[in-house]
Amino acid sequence: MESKAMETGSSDAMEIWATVLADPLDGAQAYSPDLDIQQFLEGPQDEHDLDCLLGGPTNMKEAILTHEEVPLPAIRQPEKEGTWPASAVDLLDCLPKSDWRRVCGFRAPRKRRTPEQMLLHDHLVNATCLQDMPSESKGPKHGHRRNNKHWTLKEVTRLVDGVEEYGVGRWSNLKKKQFSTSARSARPTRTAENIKDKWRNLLKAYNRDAKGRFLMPLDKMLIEWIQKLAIVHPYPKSRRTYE
DNA sequence: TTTAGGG
DNA sequence: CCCTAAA
Repeated sequence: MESKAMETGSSDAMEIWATVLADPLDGAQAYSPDLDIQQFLEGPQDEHDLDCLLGGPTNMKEAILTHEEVPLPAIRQPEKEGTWPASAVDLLDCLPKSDWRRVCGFRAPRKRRTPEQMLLHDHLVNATCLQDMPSESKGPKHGHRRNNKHWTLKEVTRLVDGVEEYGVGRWSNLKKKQFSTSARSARPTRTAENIKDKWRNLLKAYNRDAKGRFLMPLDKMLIEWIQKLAIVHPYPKSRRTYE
């Protein structure tokens, strides 16, 4: 006989929660394909819910409490009730504390996002601090990456703005001016090198015909801005382009 | 220490 | 994003 109902235990919940932690949006949508955005943005904000988070790193609760908007990612129940926990917080309850760090350390592969997904993702990671728990873990985990957060629209805009002012080559200054205390988030760490690399990638991605139809969905204006600056500030500086 | 480039 | 020769 296929015992079904009894199976809905912590094992599945843990797996889903791991996915949600790795990527709130994709994880939640994988969990509930017909996810309603508004519904998703609303979440339990009780003291009790926050206490559930105490099982994890202490800085997490603090980060959540101090942040202006504190919408924990809630997950709408699919169809049947009682099958899955109703929210991410409930899922957290199913997660053994001992596995907290291990699960948090999990990273899903980076996926391309639609404009809406990107905005939502930015909102979530900035508001819930669920993006990246281990602040320093230098271990050879996480694909050897220290700072693996996606660039946000705002960051890209600041970068472009900075290039306009400083040109290329003075990344350190640009960083200090545009990325000093950029966001109050814990660690949007963006080094001068990161910034340099980002500009290189932006040029590669949006210069020419920008045939990359699935690239990061920047504003049309921003893209044109990049393309315009690319002429004056090409990445390999040696490429002098006289008209 | 910061950059430029390549990986 | 990481690594490293150069500056």
